[in-house]
Parts: sequence; C-alpha cells; structure tokens
Amino acid sequence: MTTTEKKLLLIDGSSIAFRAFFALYTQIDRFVAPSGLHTNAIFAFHTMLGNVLEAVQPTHVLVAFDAGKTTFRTEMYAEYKGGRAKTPDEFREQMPFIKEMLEAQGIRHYELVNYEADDIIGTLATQAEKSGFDKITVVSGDRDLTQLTTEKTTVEITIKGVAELETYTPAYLYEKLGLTTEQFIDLKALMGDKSDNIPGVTKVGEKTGIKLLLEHGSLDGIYDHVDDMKTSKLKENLINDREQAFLSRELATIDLDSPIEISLADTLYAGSDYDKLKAFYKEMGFHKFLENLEGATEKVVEAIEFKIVAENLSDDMFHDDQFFYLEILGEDYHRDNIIGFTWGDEKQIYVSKNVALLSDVRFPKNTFDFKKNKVLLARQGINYPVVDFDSMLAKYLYSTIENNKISTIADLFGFELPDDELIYGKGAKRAVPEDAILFDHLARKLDVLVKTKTPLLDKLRENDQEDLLDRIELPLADVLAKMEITGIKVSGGVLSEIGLENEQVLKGLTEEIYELAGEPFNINSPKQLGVILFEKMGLPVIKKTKTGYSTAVDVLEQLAPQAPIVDKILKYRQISKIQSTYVTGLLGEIMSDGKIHTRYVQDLTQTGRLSSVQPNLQNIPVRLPEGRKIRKAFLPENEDSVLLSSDYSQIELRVLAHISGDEHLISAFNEGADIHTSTAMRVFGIDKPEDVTANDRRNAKAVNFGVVYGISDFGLSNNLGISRKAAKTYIDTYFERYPDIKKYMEDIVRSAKDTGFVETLYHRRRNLPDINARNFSVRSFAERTAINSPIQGSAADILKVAMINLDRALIAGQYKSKMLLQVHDEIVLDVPNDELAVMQTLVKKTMEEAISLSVPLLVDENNGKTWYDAK
DNA sequence: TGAGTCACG
DNA sequence: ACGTACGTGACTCAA
Repeated sequence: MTTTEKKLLLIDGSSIAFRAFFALYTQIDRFVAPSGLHTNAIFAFHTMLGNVLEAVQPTHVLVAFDAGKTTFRTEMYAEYKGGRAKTPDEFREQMPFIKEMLEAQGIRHYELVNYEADDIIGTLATQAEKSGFDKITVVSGDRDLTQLTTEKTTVEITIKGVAELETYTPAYLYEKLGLTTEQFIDLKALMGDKSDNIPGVTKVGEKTGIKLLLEHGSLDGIYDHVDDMKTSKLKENLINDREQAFLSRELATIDLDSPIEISLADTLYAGSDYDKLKAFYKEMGFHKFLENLEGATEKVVEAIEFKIVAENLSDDMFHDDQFFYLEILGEDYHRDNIIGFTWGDEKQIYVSKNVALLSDVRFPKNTFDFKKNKVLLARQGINYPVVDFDSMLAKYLYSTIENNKISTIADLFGFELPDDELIYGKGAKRAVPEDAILFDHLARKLDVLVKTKTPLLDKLRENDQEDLLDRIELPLADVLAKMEITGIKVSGGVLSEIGLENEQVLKGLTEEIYELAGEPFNINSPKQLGVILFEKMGLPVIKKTKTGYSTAVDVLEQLAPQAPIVDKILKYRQISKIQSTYVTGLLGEIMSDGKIHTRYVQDLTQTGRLSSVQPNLQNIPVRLPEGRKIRKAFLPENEDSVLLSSDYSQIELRVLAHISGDEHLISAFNEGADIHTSTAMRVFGIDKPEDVTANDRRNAKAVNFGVVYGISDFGLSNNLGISRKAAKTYIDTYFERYPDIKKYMEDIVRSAKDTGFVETLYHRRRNLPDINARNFSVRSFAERTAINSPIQGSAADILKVAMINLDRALIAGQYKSKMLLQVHDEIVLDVPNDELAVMQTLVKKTMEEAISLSVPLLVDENNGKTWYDAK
C-alpha cells in the first residue's frame, strides 16, 4: 500500500443513523446516558463507523445528512417520501449527538438545503473520481445508492442492523440482478419504491422490471418499443403510467452535480480529538469506549499533590470553604473503622490516617455524605455540626437515576477518578492498600469534590432545587444521623422466645407437609415445591414464572381448597419468613449496647423516600398477628419511657386532593369524612354513609389505592379479584365523579412527555426517559410513574419537613424525648413518661403543620411499653 | 448473582 | 393488541 493513495469514505448519515436506531431498538432501555438520553443509535453508529474506518483506512471522510423534509424532489412530486411514519422521539433526540460524535472523531459532516444525503454523496463521489482519488467507498442503509457504483466506487449497504455490510461493485450488481448501474435506476423507475412513495408503473415489480430491461436495454428503450408490444395488461399499464415512470426515474436518480459548498479538500481525515472524544464518551456513558481510548493512548495519569499529615494539626490548616471526608472500606459505618481522611481545597489537599488527630479538626463546611461522616465521628466521641454542602445529596437531587458515588460525580462532570473497587479490591480481597496508594486515592476524591461543587450547584439552581438541599436534605441528614446513633433497644430475649415457639410450629408443619406430599423435600425451594404440587399431586397450574411454576401466595390461596397441603405450606411460609428475617435476622443485628442501629439510605429511592438497611426497620411485620408479635421486642430506652408512634392518616390521598384541586376529594377531607366510605358513596351512588357496606368500602379503598399508583383496569381487577370489565366500570365512574383527578393525571403525563420529568411540591425531580417510549409497556410504566411520583414524593418531602421541625422543637424545648424510627408516614419516638403529655401535643401539631395544603393533615398517635403496644 | 417470595408504606 | 398496579430490603435456592 502506498502512502500517497487517496481513499474517500462517504457515509449516508441519515440512513445509517436510522438503521442504527432499530438495530439496537430491542435493547433501547440498556442504552441510556446519565442525562437520560437514549444512546442506542449513537452506540450502533459508533460501532459501524469504527468497523468501516478500520476496513477502509480512508484519507478523506464525509458523513452526509438529509437537510429536511422538503427537497427539489418534493418540488417535483409533492408526495415524495410522503406517508412516512413520524420518526420516534427517542431517535430524533440522538441526531445532534451523532453529529457531536463525528466532530470529536475529526470527521466532517454536511447537509445541504433542498438536497438529500444521496446527492451530496453522489456529487462528491463524482468529483473524487475526476480528481484522481484511487478508491471511493459509500456506506448507506439504502439500496438506491448502489446506482453510484463504478470501477472506483464501491457501495456498502448494511444488512441486518449495521454490523454486516454487503459490497456492491458493478460486477456484483450485474451478478445479482443482471443489470448495469444505469439499468438499476430504470428498474426503480418501473418498480417504484414504497418507502420513498415513488409510484413507478402499476403492477410492475422486480421480476417484470428486470425482464423488460433485459429485453429493451433501458427505460427509453422500453418506451421506444411499447407500441410494438402485443396487447396486454402490462402494455396498457406502461402506456398509462408513462409520465409517472419518467418522473419516477427523475426522483430515483441521484444528483451528481448538486450545488455543494464543501470541497474534497475539506473532507481530509485527520483523526479524532482525544479530549473531545473522551468528554463525549463520558457524556454518553460509553465506559468501554472510554477505557479503550485511554488504554490506547496510554495516557499518563496526572500526578496529584497533597500533604500527608502524621500528627499535629494546626488551625491554619482549616477553613470553612474546604471539603472534609472520612474513608471506610465498606458501607457499614456503624461498625467499620476509619481507614483515612482528607480535607482541603483547590490550593492544598491534606491526607491522614491518624484517627487520633480527628479531635483537633476544625470542620470545614463541605463534605460528601454528611450522615456517614457524622456517625463515624460520633463513634470517636466527636460532634460533627451540620455543614453547608453535601455533594452526595446534591448529586441525588440532580439525578436519581445513577448511584451517587464520588466516582459517579467525577464521571458526570468529566473528571477522572478510579473506582473504589480498583483501589481497594472487592469481596474477600477488599483491603486497605499501602499508604502511598490510599493517600493518593483520598486526595483524588477530595480534588473531585472540590472541582464538582460549582457545577453541581449550577445544576441545582437550574432546577430550582437549592432550597430542597439547604432546607430539607441537609438538615435531615443531621436528624437521621442522630436517630441512627441513638438506635432502638431490642430485646434478644423476647425474640428468642418467639423463635423457640416458631421452631416448634415449623417442625410440626414440616412433618405434616412431608406426610401429605408422601416424601421429604425442601419446602423453601419454589422449584421442588412446584414439582410436588403440580407434577406429583397434579394441581392445576394457575401462573407461571420465567423459570417454572409460580407458587406465590395468590396462587396457593386459590389452590388451598383443593388440597390440604397448600394451607400447611402457606402457614409454613409465613412462620419461616418471620423466623429467618425477623427472629434470626434481627437477633444478628443487635449490637453490644443492646440496640439496633439501622442505616437510613438517603440517596437511593426514585421518589424521595428513605430506605432502611442493615437491618430494614421499615418492614417490621404488623398486618398479621403472628408477625406483629415481633414488635414486642422493640423497647423504649428505659423503664421510665414509652414508645410514641405517630402516623399521617391518608397522606398520599390528601396530597392528591391538594395537587389535583379536586373539589369533591377536598371537601371530603375538609368534612373529616372516612375517605373510603366517601369514595364508595360517590362512585357507587350511595346516599347515606350507613348504607355503605363493608364490601363497598373495601372496593372503594382499592380504587383509591389504584388512583395513587396510576390506575389500570388490569391492576384493579387483579387486586379485587373481579373482571377487567367490572374494574373498568369502577375506574370510569370514578373519573366521572372526580373529574379533576382525571385532569391531573392527563396533565401530569402530558407535562412529563414535554419536559421529560415530574416534580414534587418541593421541586424534587424524577427524570422519566421512557415517557415517550415506543414500547407500550415501557411507556405505560413511565406514565404511571409520572402520576405516582409527585404524590409519593411530596408525601415523603412533608414527613422530612416534619422531622426537621420536630428535631428543632425538641432541641428548643430541651426535651429528653428522641426520634428513633421513620417508616414513610410514621415517626416513632422514645418519650420519658414525664414528657408524654407534652409530646403527644407537640409531635401531632408539628406533623400536622409541616405544610399547609388545601386539605388538613391528620395524625394518629399511639403509645406503649413496646412498639407492639404503640398501635 | 438472579429469581422468587414476602415483609412494610 | 400490547401486559401492569407505586416505592422499598432480606432471605433462600440454584446456578
């Protein structure tokens, strides 16, 4: 190969992008950038481009795009390319980024008003042939471009997605169709093209077209001899559609002399721009490409400067504007030990692993995960006062889709930070590295925190979320830290007692089940259970899962009347659940102080709720008496105090009443009516509350739940065990009687489709990248989410506000009462007996006044010597 | 590690 | 026709 060889690569960008989109369409949900943008077309386009560049090794490259709907062809024939389905939004939004990608790769792209990509390509290919290029390669998803093939020009057409290409040369075209390239255009004139809406000649398809062309040489040849043809329907059609045939030829012919303002010299390919491409890959979340890029260039990682502090802190090492961050190896900050810490700003970064120094730290006002840091310091006996900024929480508010690790924040804003796994290892291999590596990693983390504060704040400002961070999440982190540090006393003795009883019951049930089954098997294995029930015993299969028979509760409940074993299994499952998760599980979480210290995860849920882990104290049994007994183990701090449990009544429906403004729902709440009874009256047309039966109320309650979740007839019918049709009638009547609820749902979905997100009363945001998805079920899910998230999220916000206000009131009044738990709409406090009366008033009032809505908030309270008794 | 199941709001 | 209620976490089994 000589270096002087000139090779031009011309790509039909519009057609390749479209093919690329559908090539990975089934996996569209896997290709989502951090911003929520779909990237399937960008990704597939990138792959195709890489393959072609590798194969062709071009000296010059251009990607041509169609400029718009109207072209000189639509002037000739208004219906040209008419009747095409609207391009999907998920596709259109990717186009600008494909162009951005080309720019980063150092590839020119071009479009020309009134012309299609084909014409640009045809014109440049012709120019290149004349000006001494050695080889020209055209790539498209559109077979029409094969008309451009010559001795020097080959045309590559994508087949099946964009990974494989079919190479058209004049010889190949002849071999395949028996036609020359000129005849190929004439063939299209005769056949027409459904996708471009080119009419052609009636009833002439590929076979007839080829036959005619082989016989007469060309379209002109055909029409020169049309009068000599023997009478036939074909002859008649040819004559009738003569004008149309020639018009079709004109439409199908690529313009080889279009007025392009770009020259061959402009298409010189210099290779990609490393920094731009890197930034682009990050923006798209293309981690593999990023690694390859960085690996390929063997980029030297820039050194980072920091000062190691072994002992003696001085005041001049600290000021408020710095960040401060403590490192542990795992997630469990109640048990894991500090392995190092770092603080500093853009001028100076400090690192240390001398934990003894922490008592002399003058804490800066910025951190990452305040709550974790506060708990870790509290374990050293150090108080960490609330800060001004927490990068973890800021990132969570900005976007809930990804996790909120420092490395994720680095990625998001184009900075480098190795993942913790790379430095510390994972699983059994996780360990503290040697000092040099640890310190370097800590310094890099701090550096990222310093550099990303401003961009994070900018994002929050853009989204009007500064108050949400400053007035809710940050102060809440402090409240939660205190709750976690306090912990809740749990009696191991009570749990063990329940455990012993359960053991006996399980033992008995196991024997009975083996007896009824005729053999022993693992009752905990859905697979083995399925074999026993559905194969050995021949019970009817009601539902299947991906892997086999479903043995879920609703299925077993339906089977119960048919075989006595089923009830035993249900009972076994119930007790076994209590035993493993709540007896054994909780016993293992009681720490040496006799308490359980859960972790509230503040940066996880898509709606703004908290979650609780290690252990989860937000799902302690309550509905069934056997499980509810577990709550007898949850105790107040000492003999002289009680647990006070306060929960919002119907907070989600009240929020819905407020944001929808529905007058009927609002007045029901204002009148203090039982909301499900009230719904039953309106929907079922019952005049007096006393005429509402228990069943009516139950049905109305299910409808109310459904409304909050983004109702569907299927979901409701499933829940109520009624027909889909009956469920639909319920829903229709409901919407008729509560028109503003219907309107809220329509409005919020429409707004989500426009903006791509929904938000709560306090501007907490949830991005909904799937809201305009093509796939019905993917889209429907996003629509229900759009309805539910502002409701669930606003309710979560309100309880957070209440907790913050209550914390302040407790401090202001110097009370000894302490918040212990939060369960989504409930707060549990430890209250000394002598404060009970005042707390009953204070907690209720604080929760009810957390926010002023167009309906009152109502709080129910209970107290007792255990959590079981406080209900 | 993913699927199935089930505990909570 | 499509195939579902919204949000979580822990445990067990079976690869």
